[in-house]
Amino acid sequence: MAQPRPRKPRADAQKNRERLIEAAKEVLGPGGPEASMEAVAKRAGVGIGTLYRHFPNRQALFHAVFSRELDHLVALSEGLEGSNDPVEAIRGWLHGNVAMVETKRGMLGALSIVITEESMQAYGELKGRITASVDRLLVQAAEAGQIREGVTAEDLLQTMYALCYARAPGPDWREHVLKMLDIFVDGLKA
Amino acid sequence: MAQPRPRKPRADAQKNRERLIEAAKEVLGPGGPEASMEAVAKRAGVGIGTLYRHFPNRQALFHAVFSRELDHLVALSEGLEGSNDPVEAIRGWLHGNVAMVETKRGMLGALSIVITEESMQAYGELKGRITASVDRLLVQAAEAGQIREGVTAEDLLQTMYALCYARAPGPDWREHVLKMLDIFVDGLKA
DNA sequence: CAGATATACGGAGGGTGCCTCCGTTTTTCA
DNA sequence: TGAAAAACGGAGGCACCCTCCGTATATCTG
Repeated sequence: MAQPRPRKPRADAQKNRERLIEAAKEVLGPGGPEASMEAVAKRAGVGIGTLYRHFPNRQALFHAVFSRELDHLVALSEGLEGSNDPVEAIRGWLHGNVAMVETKRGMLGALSIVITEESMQAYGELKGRITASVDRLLVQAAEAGQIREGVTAEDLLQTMYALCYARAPGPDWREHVLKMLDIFVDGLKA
Repeated sequence: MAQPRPRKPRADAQKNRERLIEAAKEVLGPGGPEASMEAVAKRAGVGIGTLYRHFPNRQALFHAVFSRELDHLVALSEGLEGSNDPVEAIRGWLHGNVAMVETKRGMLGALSIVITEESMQAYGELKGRITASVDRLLVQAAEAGQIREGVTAEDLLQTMYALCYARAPGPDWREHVLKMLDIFVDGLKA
């Protein structure tokens, strides 16, 4: 029971952790999720061992990076709640999401892992955060009788990331993804 | 100009090529596209060098395997041409496609490569084969005024594989994919 | 401030996978 | 039957993932 009063966490460790997340963003952004862990470590100016102490595997690193990006998406979704055109709110959120993905292409892989992998435990908390708000958007639209019942936030997220993921990056990437997404949203309508 | 009359291709080579494709199907099926080339070679009972002489890289092997599967899909599509409910024909083709993907989950990766990668040259011929027939389905539906204009076979393929790819395999995989696909098809309607 | 100790660092190295290269073996043909 | 062409197999180079542990550094205590 006697806690020997733990030490203050070391400053260098914290700084390195920060640097690693920053480096991961930069390397995973343009590159893609197949970028090597070594590249991230080098960019952060630390050894590979340090990377793996902070993040025991690739996914843990993605998790940390993604967790930060998520706040923007949650904010966007919350800002759209209570809109008087709920279907357009959903469309708006999806579009905003695509825009964000576009600037962080490398995140894409991380995102699709969030949704796809069986590691739902690890990502459960992240998913919960984003799902809660989007679900409210869906409920609003459904209660207004504007979209069909039985579509979940998870459905929406999965489909969106799937569409982002399907197309290779290119000049018309955004345009194309939005087009497919709009068709999907139209299909959602009651 | 004097062709020295080329030799007959060696029998063992041809047999090994066949074995490799068969092995690839078996290994890539249950496993997934991340299965190792070594595993394929071992299963085929040949050395890794032999594999790479026949198929210079992973993609070439996928190409060969996929090429065979494709015939079924083309046949399915052609069978649906001229249906008097063109939208349902499209939906039917998509459903049939999903059913096939389900039994060859490992192919999935290969399929998504076909659609996604920049290697459109390498896959151009394959894509052309499948695209031609599906495009006719789309044109029929569009001319009947039942679906919106400007949707291509490639759009459809991309979306379908994206949706298949988005969801991790599991008991409700098929059900879920079909649900999303149906929403999409509904959105397609004029 | 100096030692003691917990904490963190770095990178060598074990394991695996992709693919290449080339000495050896097999098949075809004359 | 014996070249010569064609194909085989797997060692090995390279890159990546991640682990392990000797070394270095920050924090705490007297």
